[in-house]
Amino acid sequence: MNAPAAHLVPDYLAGLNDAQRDAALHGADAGPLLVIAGAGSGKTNTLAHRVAHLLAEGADPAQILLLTFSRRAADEMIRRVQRIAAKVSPRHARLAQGGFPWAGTFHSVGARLLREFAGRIGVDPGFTIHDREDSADLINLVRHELGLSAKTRRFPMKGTCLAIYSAAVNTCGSLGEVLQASFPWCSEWEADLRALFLAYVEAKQAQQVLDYDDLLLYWAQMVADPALAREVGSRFRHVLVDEFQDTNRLQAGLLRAIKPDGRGLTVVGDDAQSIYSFRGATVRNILDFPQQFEPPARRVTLDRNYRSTPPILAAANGVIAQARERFCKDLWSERPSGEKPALVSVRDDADQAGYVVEQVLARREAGLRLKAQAVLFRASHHSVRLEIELTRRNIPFVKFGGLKFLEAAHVKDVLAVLRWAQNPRDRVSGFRAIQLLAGIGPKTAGRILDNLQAAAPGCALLAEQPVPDGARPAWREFAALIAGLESADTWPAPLERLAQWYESQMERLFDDAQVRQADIQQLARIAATYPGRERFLTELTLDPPDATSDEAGVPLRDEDYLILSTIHSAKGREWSAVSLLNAVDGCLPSDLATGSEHELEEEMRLLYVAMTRARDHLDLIVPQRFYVTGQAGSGDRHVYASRTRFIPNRLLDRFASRSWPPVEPTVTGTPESRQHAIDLAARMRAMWR
DNA sequence: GCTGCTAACCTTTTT
DNA sequence: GGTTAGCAGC
Repeated sequence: MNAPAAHLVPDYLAGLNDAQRDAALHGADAGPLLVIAGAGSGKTNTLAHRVAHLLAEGADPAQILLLTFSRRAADEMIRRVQRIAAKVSPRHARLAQGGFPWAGTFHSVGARLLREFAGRIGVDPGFTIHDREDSADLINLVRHELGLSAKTRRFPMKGTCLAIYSAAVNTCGSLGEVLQASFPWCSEWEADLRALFLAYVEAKQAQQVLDYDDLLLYWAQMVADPALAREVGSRFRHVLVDEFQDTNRLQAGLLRAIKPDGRGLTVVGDDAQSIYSFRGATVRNILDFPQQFEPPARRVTLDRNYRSTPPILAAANGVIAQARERFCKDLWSERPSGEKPALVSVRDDADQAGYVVEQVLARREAGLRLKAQAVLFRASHHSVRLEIELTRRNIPFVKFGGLKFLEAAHVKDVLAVLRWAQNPRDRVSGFRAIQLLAGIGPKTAGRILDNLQAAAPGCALLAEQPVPDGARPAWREFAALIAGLESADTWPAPLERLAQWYESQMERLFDDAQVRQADIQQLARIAATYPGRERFLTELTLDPPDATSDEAGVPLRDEDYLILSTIHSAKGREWSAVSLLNAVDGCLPSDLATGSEHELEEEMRLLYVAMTRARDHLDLIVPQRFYVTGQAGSGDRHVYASRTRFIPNRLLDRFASRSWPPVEPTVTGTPESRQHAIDLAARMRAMWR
């Protein structure tokens, strides 16, 4: 490592190690830079120092394009830049304080760019953004119109159709390739799907609607024009991308389009943590990055881990060493040694929940706050048993990942009305909104939308629309509400009026109106934090609040609570103690992802990501059997499980093995003892896996 | 034409 | 256990 002479290193970079400093100091106008940053190696900190250094060298925050995985990550980055900039000079502190207008996810930055360039690329600047469910609904509408739902053989469902479409867009692949690689059981429908997708695209365009993929696709298409590419490229002198291992071909392509020679381009990532290939992300982006440019990109590797104890790292390194292709880097740490990670054998789901609760409480007794502990799992539903147990014992928790606040039917209803008021051509929203009224169903709603489309723009005629007599008074009230929403009013007053109206409908729509009402009020509170309706709708779709507000209520901000999270949502975070649920084959790897070598490798990286979240304590829990619901024919049943195949016997000495509860002698002849016999059989098999 | 009922089917991870 | 399609009744 050629460390720069000490007297040349600015004070504000003094806290970095050599490799980190190397990355931070890489010339502002030099060629492309790839930073391979292992888990816990100070990646965010290094990137933040680099941004602060660019400011010190005279960069303007408005010229810095900072693409991170979530808006939360962007905010965190900016906070750190501001702190570092404060050490540079008061002037730089002020500069950073002004904020970074172009920091965010690919999707949110794309939305902003497209609104700005809309006029020049034939897009209406007032476009609406559809989330995944809205997109699926629109595809369903089109699917019906094309008569694809009434075939003798069953046509793929709306969600599958959208997934296929999205995979084709994000991988830049042909429909045939995508079908063959990921949806072989849908291959017979290729021609129909092609027709469906064309009609879907036309419908989106007619309705001034963009889906998630469009935000990237239009951006990519826009910069495929050389003049526009130069214009966008020159506006961003510096482009920095975090979590580059999780970008897809479309994203890599648009980066190349705006920075063809790679000058000013910095990407940071860890190939060992690539876990989003189901969304089209490809490890190839990061593995092949250096050779994309001439001369090739400079590569800096951060392999010193500041997070985990050596035994945890040794175990994680052992797991990831089984991967086939990667930039080789074994993480190392100088932290004092600690306990080995544990493989905890428990009987079933209920014992798993019991064990976790006991451990969490014991650690809290020992002085570790709940917030410093996390429970991770592969799939959102793996934690239901634990959630029940936590609720029963009155332990507050917040869950990340899985069903989002925005996916709840009642929240979608309110947003549909609001979006329809903003963009009357948005048919999915209108269709949903209109049918909220009693006595109005799909036929009436469809007719009303047709009428409105044929008439002059605006909803002046809304109240006059033909509805069944019984629904007329309610319809008048609704029309007045919509008219009120359109008038320029001070935000968030319109949403409050809408919430009030909706609450009067809820008793009829839901059995559990009480619970849902709290969500609507929550939505109103969230709305109040945005400056206006358009920003609210856009940013809510692109960066939804992560925790679901369940019946227990969201714990207060300053209260202590336990973190429950999917492994995917745990990306980039760390806790002192981590417990991983269901470290068994069938859950990790998920039995839905064992089809190909490629999928299995990703599941292995998921285990690696989960393990490297832990600083001091790590428990992998292995239930001997777990419950499976509703498999065709057999109904609910339990399945005997064995330890995840990613921890083979030769890695066992890197773990401490124990059972819980401590083994007690059992009376022979009870059903209990028969289970023990089968448990043993499962363990015998596991020895040879 | 709307609503409620039954039968069948699917079930991961996220912007 | 949740959602969707199709059918009968109002």
